[in-house]
Amino acid sequence: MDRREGFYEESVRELARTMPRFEAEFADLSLNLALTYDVQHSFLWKSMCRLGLAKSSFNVLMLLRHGPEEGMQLSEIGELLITSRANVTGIIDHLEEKGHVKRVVDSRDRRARLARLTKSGEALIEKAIPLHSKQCSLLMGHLTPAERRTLLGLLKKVRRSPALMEAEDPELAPVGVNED
Amino acid sequence: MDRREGFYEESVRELARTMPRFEAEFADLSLNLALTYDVQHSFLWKSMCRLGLAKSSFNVLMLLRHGPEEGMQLSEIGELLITSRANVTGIIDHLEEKGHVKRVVDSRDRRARLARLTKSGEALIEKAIPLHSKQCSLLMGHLTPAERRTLLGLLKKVRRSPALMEAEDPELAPVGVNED
DNA sequence: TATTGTTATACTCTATAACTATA
DNA sequence: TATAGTTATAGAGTATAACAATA
Repeated sequence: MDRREGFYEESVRELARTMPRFEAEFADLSLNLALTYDVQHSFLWKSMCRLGLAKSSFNVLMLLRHGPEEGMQLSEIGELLITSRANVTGIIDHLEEKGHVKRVVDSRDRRARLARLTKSGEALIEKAIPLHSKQCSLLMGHLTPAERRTLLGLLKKVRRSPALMEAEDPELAPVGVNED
Repeated sequence: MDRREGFYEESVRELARTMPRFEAEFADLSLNLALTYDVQHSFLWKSMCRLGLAKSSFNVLMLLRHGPEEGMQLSEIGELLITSRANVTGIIDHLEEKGHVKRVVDSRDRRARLARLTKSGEALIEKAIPLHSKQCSLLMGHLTPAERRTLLGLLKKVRRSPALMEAEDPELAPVGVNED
């Protein structure tokens, strides 16, 4: 199916044989996480493109759908998408051009703008969600319920890695780069 | 830790309550795969940037290190990275400017060029691999050996989804987009 | 005619610095 | 002064079409 699979895994095995400090098991796991994400990503977003929705546009519409009626501040959207205010401006520009959101001044803080769904945006996201949901089911449906629960739990556990906790502590230097 | 986590999961739960056709369990699993990948991606590549290596550059150097002594055709590199020949040209340009690879004409097919590691490229990838390996261990080291085996197996199983097999068959239309 | 690589182009995503208007 | 948003810019990643050299 995917030529990468065999080539990469052989490469990892070769490294394990020839490089004493190389810990193959962890690299293999990390590689497989990336490959699996990549495969899911291509599969899920191909269909969204047909609705004219890029990933970030979909994500913003999802945020606004779930968020308060009056809209959400652009800075808050940035926090939830983990991207800068500067980039949120561009994403919202794009959605506004297409008529899916509008900017309104926040009455409680006149520095801020609220991004709010328009009727068109609401209609689009209501159409996109079932499609996205169906694609997720297609992709994961061959796992047993027990396997799905296990996978979910393990993915969450990876995110609770102590290494990530330390990295987020601003007092500490980024992990693993103090050896160059 | 990550504000997205709570917001997104609440959003998925709300969808499950209000949208009859929405299958929350699959969407949640898919969301968690994406979040976990994103977290790993940031963690792993931040340190590679310190070596002046972007992801695709690292990947190409890894391919060339494992590939045949004389180098690899650019089209083959494209296949293994799942990107177009046009984009491989740019990646190799970049690595060649930095002196890490060189292009040589393929003696067996004069249309083709082989990308080959230079001494500088070899030295760089030998330095990058232990760093990458160490970061992977840091990220995944808190999983038990059994958990790591289970996660690896489940990630592979996701990639063997019947939906992906069908999607790769050129005879069939892309899955799930025939309902608009 | 088909394939390898290149050029050109465009859109997405990410990242940073400088600027404005409000607070 | 600090924050919200904007503008400008730059690089990475992805995608497509047109073209030259070679098979």
